Amino acid sequence: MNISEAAKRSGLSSKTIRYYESIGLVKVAKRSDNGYRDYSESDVEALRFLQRARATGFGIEECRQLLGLYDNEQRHSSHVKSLVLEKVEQVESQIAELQAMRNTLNTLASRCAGDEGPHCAILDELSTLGEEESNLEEGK
Amino acid sequence: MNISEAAKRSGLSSKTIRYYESIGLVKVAKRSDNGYRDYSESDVEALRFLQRARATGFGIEECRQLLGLYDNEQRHSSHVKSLVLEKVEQVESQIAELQAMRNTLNTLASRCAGDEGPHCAILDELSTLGEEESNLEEGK
DNA sequence: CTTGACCTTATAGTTGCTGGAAGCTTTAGT
DNA sequence: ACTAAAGCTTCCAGCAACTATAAGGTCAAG
Repeated sequence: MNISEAAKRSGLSSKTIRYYESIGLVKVAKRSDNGYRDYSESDVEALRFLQRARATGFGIEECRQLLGLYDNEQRHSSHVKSLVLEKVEQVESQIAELQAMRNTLNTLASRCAGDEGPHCAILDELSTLGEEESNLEEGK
Repeated sequence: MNISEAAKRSGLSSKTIRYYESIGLVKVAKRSDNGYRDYSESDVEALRFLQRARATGFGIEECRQLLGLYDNEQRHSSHVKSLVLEKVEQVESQIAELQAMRNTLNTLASRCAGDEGPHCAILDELSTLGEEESNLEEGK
């Protein structure tokens, strides 16, 4: 099958598939007589695997590791599990960071009148934030 | 003051300050006789403002808008507030995405024995995930 | 036989910096 | 006075993970 079919079935774009090939994440596709890439079912399976793994939050290099384990009959499932648990930690710290941002933003917004006038607590606080021991967090 | 002093006071790195100048986010710094950039207190104020805004989750282009409002005496605080509220929405949808990821990862991990054997539910599910109407979310 | 959809490669752009090289000036120590 | 270290300058490359664009070859339908 052509690349666009493989793209549709895997949930990746054609561009992304070519990109993955170029960085050696998937093996080089075989070519038809016309020079077009030609994919088999098992190629699509690998592409799907990658699509899932990326959507689940793994980076490219982590996907490379996962694919290596996927292909390795000698693997230990503990190894795979530890990759996943490590990723959970990373994702959780990202969440915490974003939540802190959201809280700061909400506090900023709540202090701003949001009217026609030029005075704006948001701008005031963005320029001084942190100077007087962050009254933002404590809601003073 | 020299760039490294401005960096220390603003919380940005010297590289970042030069970068902001190069993209026109801050005005071109005036130079001392030796060719070194020379910053005033008010330059540092703008840099601090940027540092805060970036840390609070605004992108470069959004910072440009905020700085424009900061410098504009004719602004309406409602305009600033709507930028902030829009950003809250963006941050919240990022959080939701990451939470979904974390849940998927946790479910994957819980199904994996994590032992010396090669069988691994994580790899199984990454390769088929979504095919049978996602048993992952429902914990079947 | 032409139109349009597909395929190919190669290159550049995205975001927000960071790192390094090469070459100034300034500063501190001997 | 000399030297070494630190700080400044510019410019170019690179990171992630693609996406976009250009310029061209191929294929199926009407």
